[in-house]
Amino acid sequence: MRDLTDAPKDLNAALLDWYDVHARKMPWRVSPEARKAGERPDPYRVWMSEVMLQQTTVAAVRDYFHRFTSRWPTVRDLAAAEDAEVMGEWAGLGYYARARNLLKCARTVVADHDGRFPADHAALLKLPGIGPYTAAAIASIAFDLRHTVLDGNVERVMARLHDVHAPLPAVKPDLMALAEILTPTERPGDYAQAVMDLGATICTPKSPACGICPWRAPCRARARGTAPDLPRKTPKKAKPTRQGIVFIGQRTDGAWLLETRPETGLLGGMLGWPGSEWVDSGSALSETGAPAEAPWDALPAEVRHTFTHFHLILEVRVARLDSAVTPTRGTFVPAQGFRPSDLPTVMRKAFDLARAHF
DNA sequence: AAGGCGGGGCA
DNA sequence: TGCCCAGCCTT
Repeated sequence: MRDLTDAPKDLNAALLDWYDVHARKMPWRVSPEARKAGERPDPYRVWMSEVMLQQTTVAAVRDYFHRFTSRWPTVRDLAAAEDAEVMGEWAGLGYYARARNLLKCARTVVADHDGRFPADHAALLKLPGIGPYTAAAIASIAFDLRHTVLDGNVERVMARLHDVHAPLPAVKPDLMALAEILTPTERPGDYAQAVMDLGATICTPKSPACGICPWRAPCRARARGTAPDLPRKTPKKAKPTRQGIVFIGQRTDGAWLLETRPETGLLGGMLGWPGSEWVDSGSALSETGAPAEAPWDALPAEVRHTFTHFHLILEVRVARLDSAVTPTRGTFVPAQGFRPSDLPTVMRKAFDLARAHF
């Protein structure tokens, strides 16, 4: 019985042929002509894009990538940035530990690696915010080393190609083994991007375009009609709902009363409005958390927002603060120094609700 | 091994 | 409204 894994050369040749024609144009890639001339992409830009792309779509990343690389063109520029500048520029992209680790990583590369990303998978893996996927992506894409990327796209492609029905995440090591078999010695960087492009544009989660897939002939899920149902996943549990109160105060001189959240935990290191604890719906709403003595006015509407693992309903209270007031928490940010875009999305929603009041 | 950690797009 | 999805880190 001839197995798929006996013919990896035919498979990745077909994929690379497809990629040479259909590669997605992305800001962190070099043009096909430059690539044929032997030019490699800038490891700094590859790293930046891959960190932004963790759990995030290309469409959401594009503008952020342009802003970051324009403002900080090299890893040395980024390493020299202030924490608050980087966190503010990341605001709205989510998973804020990535931004904290981005800065840590840049500073480590400058301090320990002379400002150059190491062309070595194990060394990359030691850097903050770089896990198995990102290390393999940088090693292959930036340095053309033979490493296998296994992201959600590749998991899906492998599960379908081999018609694997066992559910994720338990089956992940098996999918990794299958992906490794197919990884070529020639052009491993292009191959890595090709598999991921295939997953993003052809082998999509719903209604895959099997008819135009370069792997339609060998694909076992296509033959059995199971492709749209793969990969299977173990069910996730329901999100609880929590509730809380935020206080949006503006001093008579226009300054806003804000606070920087603790480094760790939800929205860690981000700017936000002071407020109560967030408690499970059903338990009593805590009335604590007001950052200053003032006649707080409750807004008639509330903010609804969903995080990774819970829903949140936020009451918003607003007040004009006397210039003599001394806040018990937070600091005043002058009006001209405050950009709503520096806020994470839930805090920006609260501000959007409140700004009509001022 | 399991859980914390955003946000946008879609039906 | 609820469901989907492009990892890493901590415990």
